[in-house]
Amino acid sequence: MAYGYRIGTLPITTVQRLPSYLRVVRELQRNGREVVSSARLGETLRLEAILVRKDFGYLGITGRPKSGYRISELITAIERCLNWQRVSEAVLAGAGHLGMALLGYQGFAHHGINIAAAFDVDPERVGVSVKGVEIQPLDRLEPEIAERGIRLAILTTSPEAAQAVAERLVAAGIEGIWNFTGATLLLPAQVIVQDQDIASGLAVLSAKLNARAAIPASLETP
Amino acid sequence: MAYGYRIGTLPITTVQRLPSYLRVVRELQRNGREVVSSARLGETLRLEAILVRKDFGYLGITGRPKSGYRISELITAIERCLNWQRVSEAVLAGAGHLGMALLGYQGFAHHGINIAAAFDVDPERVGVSVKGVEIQPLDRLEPEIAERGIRLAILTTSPEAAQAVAERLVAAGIEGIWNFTGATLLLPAQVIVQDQDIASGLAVLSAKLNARAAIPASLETP
DNA sequence: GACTGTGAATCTATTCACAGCG
DNA sequence: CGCTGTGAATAGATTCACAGTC
Repeated sequence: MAYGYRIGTLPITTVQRLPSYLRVVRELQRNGREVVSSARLGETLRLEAILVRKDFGYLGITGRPKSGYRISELITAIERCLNWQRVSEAVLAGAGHLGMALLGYQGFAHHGINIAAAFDVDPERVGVSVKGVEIQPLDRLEPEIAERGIRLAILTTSPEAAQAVAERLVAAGIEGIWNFTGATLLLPAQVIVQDQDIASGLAVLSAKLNARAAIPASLETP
Repeated sequence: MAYGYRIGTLPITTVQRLPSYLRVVRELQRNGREVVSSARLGETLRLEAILVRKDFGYLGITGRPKSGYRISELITAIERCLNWQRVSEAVLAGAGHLGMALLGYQGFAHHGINIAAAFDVDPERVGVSVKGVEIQPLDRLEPEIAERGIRLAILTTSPEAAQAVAERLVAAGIEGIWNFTGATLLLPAQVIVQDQDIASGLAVLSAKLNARAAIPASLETP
């Protein structure tokens, strides 16, 4: 139940790899390539070729023996699966350091989203513009979401404020929350919450460094 | 081989959950609690209680029937596993939006690291100070790492610059790289690279929203 | 010959069932 | 009882072996 089921027919792990595939094949397309083999993709992304083929199989993409997979077909299928063909609008709640960084990030258009409005409680931040988006007071959250019909929110408040702001987002009609706060949100089941916890990545790195320091090099991977 | 093995005896998934456990039990400790049950922890973190017990079992922590796990023991064991008891120093390479956000983040001390020096190629950024850390030109990277004996680097350059900067970090003595660039780094096997790819989180969220929109609500989870 | 694609095998993670203990 | 902890069962992801196709 708590376990990460599938998304439609796709394993979650496959979906997680889609952006990497997309980045590489877009790059190949810019360089004029039209086909690519699973072996080549695996080499650039440090993945087993068979894993790449399985992933594409789940997507329903079929390649051709001898040549490989058609790049344009890959791009279309991945973008459709992620709904990244058209850019959808999102709101950003919490314009601290991280919120500002995400606002300033150029690449979201390639990832299917555009931050249409941003909000913060701090009066000092309200009125500041980043990339043409002006930070608004939190009272404007509900009307902006309603008027623009926005479904997706990026939550970058403090962990303390996260739950209360998330509830307002949901009440205003938001269906999906990309949660950077580290807080565990308690929301109705139909709201999709994706936790983006950078601490877990750091934990893995720390534990690996720690484990390696503790083991003499001669005993590694026996 | 490409599969995410274990770190020492711990499953990677267990290590990924450690920061969440740590955050909650520290909070409980501040509130004066001394013991906590797996059921209670699972409820606050939305995890099955049995999963919490399994994780603590891997850590070698043993609880007591009726009362639960001793909070001070949990904190000690988790911090030791991650080597977060003492704060280690790190360098940050690339002071764009994201780099600046990480520099400004208050909470790293609770995660065992302190950004001791930061670097960027852009002369406009050099000289700027954030939280007492002055951004230095890239030439200073090697001497700073050597003088301070730093082992850990946070890589927040552009994807294009990532490989070249990573090679310089490794040549200067860095043993672990926390890679935020999205680029796939090709480095000697003994260097530990942890990819922090936010696009994969967004992909999962996008695919879930997309899948739900495609399926009539009445057919969900049959 | 150079690739894809499928069904079985392996390996990992999670969950279940229930014994054990205060 | 109320909670931990273990060994077995299930579910999931990756890899293997090899047949199939251009």
